[in-house]
Amino acid sequence: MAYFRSETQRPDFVKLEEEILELWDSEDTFERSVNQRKGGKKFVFIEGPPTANGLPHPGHILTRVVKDLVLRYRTMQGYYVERKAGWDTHGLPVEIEVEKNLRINTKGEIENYGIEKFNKKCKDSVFRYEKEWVNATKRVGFWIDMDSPYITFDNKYIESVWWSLKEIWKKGLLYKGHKVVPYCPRCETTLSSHEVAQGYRDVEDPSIYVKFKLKQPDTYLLAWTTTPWTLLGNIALAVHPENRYVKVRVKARTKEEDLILAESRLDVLESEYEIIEGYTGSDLADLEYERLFDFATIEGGDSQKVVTADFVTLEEGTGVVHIAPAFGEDDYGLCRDKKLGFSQPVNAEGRFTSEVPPLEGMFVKDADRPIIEMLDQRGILYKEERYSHSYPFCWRCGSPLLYYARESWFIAMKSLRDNLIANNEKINWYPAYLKHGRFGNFIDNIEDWALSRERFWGTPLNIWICANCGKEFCVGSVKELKARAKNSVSSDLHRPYIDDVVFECDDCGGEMRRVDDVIDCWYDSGAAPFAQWHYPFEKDAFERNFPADFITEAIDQTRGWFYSLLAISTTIFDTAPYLNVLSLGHILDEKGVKMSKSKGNVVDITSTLDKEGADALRWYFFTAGPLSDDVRFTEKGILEKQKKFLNTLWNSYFFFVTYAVIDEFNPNEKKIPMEKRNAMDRWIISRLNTLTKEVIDSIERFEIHVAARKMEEFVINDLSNWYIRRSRRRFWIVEADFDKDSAYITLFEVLVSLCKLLAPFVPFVTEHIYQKLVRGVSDDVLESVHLCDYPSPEESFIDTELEDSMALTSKLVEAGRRARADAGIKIRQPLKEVVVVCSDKKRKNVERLVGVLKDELNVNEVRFEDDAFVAADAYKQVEVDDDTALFLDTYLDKGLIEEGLVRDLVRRLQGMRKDLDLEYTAKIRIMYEGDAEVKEAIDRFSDYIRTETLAESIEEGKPSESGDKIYEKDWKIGKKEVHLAIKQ
RNA sequence: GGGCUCGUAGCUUAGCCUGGUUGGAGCGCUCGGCUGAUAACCGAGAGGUCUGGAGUUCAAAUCUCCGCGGGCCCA
Repeated sequence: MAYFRSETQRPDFVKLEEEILELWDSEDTFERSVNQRKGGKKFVFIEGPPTANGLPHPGHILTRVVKDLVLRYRTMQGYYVERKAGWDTHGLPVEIEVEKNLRINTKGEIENYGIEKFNKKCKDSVFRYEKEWVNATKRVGFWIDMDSPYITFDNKYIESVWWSLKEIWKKGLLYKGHKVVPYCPRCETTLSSHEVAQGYRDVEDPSIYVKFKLKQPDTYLLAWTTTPWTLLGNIALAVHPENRYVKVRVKARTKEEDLILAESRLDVLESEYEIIEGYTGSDLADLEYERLFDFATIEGGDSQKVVTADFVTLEEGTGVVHIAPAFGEDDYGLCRDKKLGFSQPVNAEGRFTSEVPPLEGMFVKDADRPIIEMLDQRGILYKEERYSHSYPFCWRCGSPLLYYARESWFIAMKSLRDNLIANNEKINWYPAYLKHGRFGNFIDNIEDWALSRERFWGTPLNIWICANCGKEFCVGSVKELKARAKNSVSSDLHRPYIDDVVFECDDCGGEMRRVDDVIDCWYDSGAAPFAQWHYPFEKDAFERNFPADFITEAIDQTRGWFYSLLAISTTIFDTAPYLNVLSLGHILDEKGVKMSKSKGNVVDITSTLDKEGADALRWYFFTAGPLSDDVRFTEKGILEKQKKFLNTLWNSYFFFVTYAVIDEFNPNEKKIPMEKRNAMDRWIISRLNTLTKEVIDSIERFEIHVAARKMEEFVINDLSNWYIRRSRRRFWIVEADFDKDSAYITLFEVLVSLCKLLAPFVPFVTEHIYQKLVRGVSDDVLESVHLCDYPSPEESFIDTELEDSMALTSKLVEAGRRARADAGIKIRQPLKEVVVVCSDKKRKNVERLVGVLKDELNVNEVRFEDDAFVAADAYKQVEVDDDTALFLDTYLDKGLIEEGLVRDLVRRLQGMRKDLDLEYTAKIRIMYEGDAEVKEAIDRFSDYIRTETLAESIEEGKPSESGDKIYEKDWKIGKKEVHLAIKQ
C-alpha cells in the first residue's frame, strides 16, 4: 500500500489556495494555532486600524502580509499572539464621502440636513467596503480575529478615549488656544493637510512693499507681502536676528525719507539710495512703529514692534516680514512665544467684520485692491508688483484657501518633549535611521497637538463649559456623564445627542454645555492600546497586552499613528506603547511612480490574486528588497516568482511523492541515523540547518528579504538543482536498498522542515505539502503546519567542512565543464580521467566527494597531483582558483567512443519514452538498425542499456508490423545513422 | 521651499555601515551543451561613464559636499 498520494505535476495554485482556505475554515486552524499557545510567553501586536470606506490597495495588502508573516512566525515559536482586528471609523474623509453623495459642501448645509441623519450616513458609509477588506484579508492569508474587532465609533471605545482625555485634562495638559489652519471660506471648513496638498495651483498675486512708519520722522521699515488683506491683522514686523540690515536714504515724491531693509535685498529699491547706517537684526528688536490701520481691536498683548525670528529669509522680499497671527502659522507661533497680542478682523465666511468699517462684509481676496489703493493714497505704498507662486485652493469648490486662526483645543505636547524623547529611546526602529532621523527630529521639535475639529462625525470632545462663569468640566466615563446630566442621556455618545446633555455648574449653578467640537481621529487610533480593551473599565486584557511588542505600518505613519500612539501613551502612562516598530515602504507602479487614483495607475490586487495567487504575491513582496524600501509592483515579477520559486518547490515535493508512491516508501518505518547516511545526504541536512540559523537571524532583524532570498536560493540551487538532481538515480533503483532509503528519508526530512521554515512566508503551498506529506501519512501528528513549532537549527548536523567541500567540488565541476567546452567534447562522451592539482587540505576535502565529481564530469577516474605534475599534450588545463588547477584527459580510445555512443543511444531512447508519455515503470522492447560499430557497442553494453531504459529486450532489425504500440525514429549521432524502435 | 530616504547592466537586484583582488547574481539576449521531477539546468559571450559633478585619500560604487530624478513627510 502506498503511503503517499500521487500528485499533479502542474498545480493550480489559486485553486489550491482556495482549498486551503476552506480547510482552515472548517478546522478552525487559526483559532487553534493561537489558543494552543495560551500560557506561553506573550507576543503583543496592535493592528493599526484601516478605514473601510475605500477599497484596499496594494500597499494595504503589503502591510497585511508583513503583519501576518511576523505573527505566524512568533506563534510557531511558541508565543501566545492574540490578534484583534480594528477599524478606524471617524474623521473628515468619511464626512467628505457622505457630503459627496448628498451633493452638499458646507457645514451649514449639513446642519440643515440634520446632524443626526448626517452622522447616521457616516456610520453606514464606514463599512461600505468592509466585505472587500475582509475578503482581501482572508484571501492573502492574514490571520487576524475579524469577528470581534475594535471599532473606534463604539461607545465603549469612546468611553476609553474620554477617560484618557480626562486624565490629560486633570494634568492640566488640555487647553484652549488658537490654531492657524487652512480654511475654505466658501465651504466653511478646515481642510486636512492631505486635502490641501491636492489643491496647489500656480497663480499670480499682487505683491506689495509697504512702509511702516517708525516713531522718528520720515523713517520707515520696508516690508513685503503677497496677501495685502492680512495687513489688517498686523501685529508685528519680524527680522532675522543675525542678518545685516541697513538704513538707506531715498528720494520720495516730494522729500527724502529713510527706509530700513536687509542689506542683501537692496536691489528691490527702485530709486537711487545712500546707505546711512547698518545694523544686525537683533539691533532692531523692540523698535516700535505706528499702526498701519487703526481698526481691529488687539487683545492679549503688545503690538506694533519689531521682533526677531529665525524663519525670516532673504530670498525674496525685504528681510522684514509682516506678522499677522490670525493668518499664518509661523506668525501665530511667533506672537504666542513673544507674548504679543492677537486680532481677528475676519469672520468665518472670509469677510471683514464690522471692526473694519471701510471693508465690512467684503471677501478678503476682493479687498486686496482697495487696501492697496488706501496705502497708496496715504503714501506708504513703496511699490507694487505681480508675484507668481503656488497657492492652495479648495479641492472641492476651487476657492482660494485662507490660513486662518480658529479656536482650538490643544494637548500640551511641547511640555512633554523630554518624556517623548526618553520614551522613544525604549523603541527599536526598523529601519534604525528613523529613530533619531525623521521621527527623532519630529519629536525634538514637537508642537502642541491641535486636538479639536469643528466637525460632526467623530468622538465628541468631552468638555463642558459653564455659560455663566466659564468653568470647565471634563467627563471621564458614561457613569459620570449620567450622574452629572440634568437631562436624559442617549445610548449613543455621538453628536447630536451628546450636544443636548447639560450639567449644572458646581461653582455658580449656571448651565454647562459641551463644546461643539469633535476630536482628531488620529487620537482615536492612537488610543488603541487601551481603548480596544475598554480600559480602565475592564482591566485584564489591557494589562496583559501593554506595551505591544510589535507594530508595523507604512512610512507615512511616522507622524501619524506611530506618533499618536507614543504621544498618548506618554501623556497618560509615560512609557512607550510599543517596543519594536517596522516601517514599510510604499508600492509604486511599474514605472516607479506612486499609485494614486488620480493617475489611474492603481493595480487591482484581486486580479493578481485570481491569476497568480497569494503565495506568489507574498513571496514577491518578501523577496523584492528591504521592506523599508519602496517596491515596484509588476505582474511580470509576481509571475516569475511563481514560476521560479513556487514551481521549483513544488517539483521537489512532486519528485519525492512520485517515487515514494512507486516504492511505497513509509517514513515511519525508516529511521537512519545521520552518520550512516552518505555525504550528499549529510550535506543537504547540514545546509538545511545552516539555512535555518540564517533565516531566524534575519527575521529577528526584520531583514525579511534576506531570509526569503536565502530560502529561495536553497530551494533552487541546493535542493533542486544539486541534491535532487545528483540523487535521482538513487531513487530509481527498483529493489529495496539501504542507500535508496537514506535518500528518501533525507529528502522527506528536508521537505518537511522546509515547509515549516517557509510556512509564515507562503502559508498555502506549505500547508498543502504538509497535509500530503505528514498529515495524510502519519497518525498522531499536528493537523496543520501552522500548528507546528518553528524549526531550530540542529548544531550537530551542521558540518561546515562538508559544506566547504561541496562548494569546492562544485567549482571543480564548473572548471571541468569549461575544459570540455574548450576541447569541444560534450559531457555525454565519457573520458578517462581528470587530474586535480591542489593542496593536501583541499585534496582531503574533495576526496570524500570524488564520486560526485566523477559523475558530473563523466570521467572514469579522478587523480590528485601536486604542483610538480606535468600534463601530457592531450590534457586540457583550466584554472579553478589561486592554488587549484584541473587537467582533463581528452584522449578518446575505442572503448570510450563506444561508451559515448551508447550514452547517446540511451539518451535518444529516453527521449522516445518521454514522447510516448510512458509511465516511469513501464517496460519496453527495443529494435535498432545501425552499422557494425553501433552493433558492437550495443552488444557490449546491452545490460546497461536495458537497465537504463527499462527494456526487456534489445534486438537488431526493423519491427515487422507497425501501429500504435510501435514508435520508430531515425537518428543521426555524430556521423552515424541509427534507426530506433520502441515496442510497448 | 525644508527634512528624511532611494537611484548599480534593457529589467529585478548583491556589494555601501567597517574605502583596497578584474563590481557579483537572476530574468531577457547570442552561441554551445545537458535533460525521464522541473515552463528546469550547465558552460561561454555581449551588455556597467556604479544618477551627474566636485572634494577627501596612495586608493571611492563605498566617505563628504553640491546638483538631477523617484518616494515620503512637512511647508
